Amino acid sequence: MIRTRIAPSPTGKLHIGTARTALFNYLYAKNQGGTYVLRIEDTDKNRSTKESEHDILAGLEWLGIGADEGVTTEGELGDLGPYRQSDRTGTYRQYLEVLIESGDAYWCPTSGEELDRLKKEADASKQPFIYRPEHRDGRYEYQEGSVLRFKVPDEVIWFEDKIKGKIEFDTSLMGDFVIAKGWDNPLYNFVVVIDDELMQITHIIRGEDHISNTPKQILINRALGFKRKNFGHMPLILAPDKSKMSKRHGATSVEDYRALGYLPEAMVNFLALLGWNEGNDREDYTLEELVQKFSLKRVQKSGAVFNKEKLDSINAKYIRALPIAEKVRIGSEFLTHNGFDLDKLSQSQLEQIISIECDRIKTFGEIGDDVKFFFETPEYDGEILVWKNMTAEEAKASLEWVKEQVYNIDEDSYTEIESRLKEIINESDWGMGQVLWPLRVALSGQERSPSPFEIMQVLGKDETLARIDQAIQKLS
RNA sequence: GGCCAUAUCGUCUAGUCCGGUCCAGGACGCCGCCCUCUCACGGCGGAAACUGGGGUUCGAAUCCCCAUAUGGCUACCA
Repeated sequence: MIRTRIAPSPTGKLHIGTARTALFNYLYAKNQGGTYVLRIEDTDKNRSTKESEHDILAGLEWLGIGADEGVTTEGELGDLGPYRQSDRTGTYRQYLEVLIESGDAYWCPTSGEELDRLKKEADASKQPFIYRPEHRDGRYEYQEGSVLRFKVPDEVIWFEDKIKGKIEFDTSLMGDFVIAKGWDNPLYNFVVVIDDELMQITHIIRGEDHISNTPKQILINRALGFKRKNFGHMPLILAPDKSKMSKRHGATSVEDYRALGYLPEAMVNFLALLGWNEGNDREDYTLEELVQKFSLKRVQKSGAVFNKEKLDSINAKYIRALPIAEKVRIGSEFLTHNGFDLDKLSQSQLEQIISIECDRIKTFGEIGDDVKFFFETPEYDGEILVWKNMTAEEAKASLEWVKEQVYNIDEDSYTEIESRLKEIINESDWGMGQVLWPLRVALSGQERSPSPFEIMQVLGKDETLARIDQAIQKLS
């Protein structure tokens, strides 16, 4: 039975990179018929917050990759908990004792200041700093301020990474690292090993920034007599300048993208393609399809730049493919958020506006000023009513003519306004552009907008006529 | 500095394991054309890459070596 895990630290919002790591863990577990566990790594009490934890869980669930087991917004699931490290402090101590007993770990009283001094000394003489004190034989008992160090043996340690292939480390280049600050404050590299064992994790899929932690964890894992784990290290997501993604590069959290009007399905599709592909040209996948096709073998070995244009394009496709009810639901949310009073509209008007807009936007957040004219009479400069090399008089004449035509179309056939009006224009001496440009501007107040027919449909006959009148005034 | 990893269009990538079908394919972006009252959509077309140098071979994007570049790690954070 395959078991994977995502183990975020609640020290900030759900980062886009964490979301992708979670996704790959989810996909691998599901593809193998396994279980996907979520553990909260909050051993760093100073930086961990409940708000962050909630944001992370909610973000993951929004993406559709909430945990099978472990911490969820609904509480904890599963029998191998607790799944928050802050609730597990009791279980760690006994393993600390095991390591001290076996001589694999020892108390080190060396002060932080002393360590800093040694480090600077090594730096100055351009020597790598490898701390292995005389007292690594375990001559000291615990005392206030002591840290527990792991006694690193000299050997070449290697593992077969599921993504990167064989990776070797010479542990003689490694110092005796700290696994706990006193009895009650075990550190990351230690607790992770305990938790992964106790939660029966079989595959550890994480960012490649953890590669150098792996030999430490393998050492501890072995000293404790635990089962060997499988590792897979994913390439990082990079900013456009190829550096690590950070706040200064703009939106970096899933929450940011949700607020901007991206769809979870689009995010998942995009994130999956950032570092993985099936081996062909296919690019559109639902979560379920990704589960079917996913394989660690096809995960890329090098970092991937986060390409916002590509995300936008994928998101636009997903928006257009949404059923109308969904478009209305999400569109309404953003419209309201952007300050529009939806009570002014009938359900049918709302549906029309949103479905018109959904063909034109890349993110829901874009529904804003562009739709203002649907809600209120537009303000605009009369000059833009005049098309190409028409004169103002011609534009005015055109508007007067079209006003009459619209007036004569009765309410019952108003829904066929497009075909009716085109027919009438064709039979007249007017050209399409000569009629439709001034008309469209009269209705929208904009040089760029949806077609006049769509707008007329939404506005209704009376408002259409009123706006044409207003335009005629501007040209008088 | 040390250790580890990576290297195909601007970006995401196919092709690399099992060398010839690759004067390198797709997507995003960009440019042009078509559709068209405008914008957007859609359709068609275009420019655009094997990091460099050696080697192996009849033949290398693919195998080997070196160089270079880039990224990660180098905590009493995770």
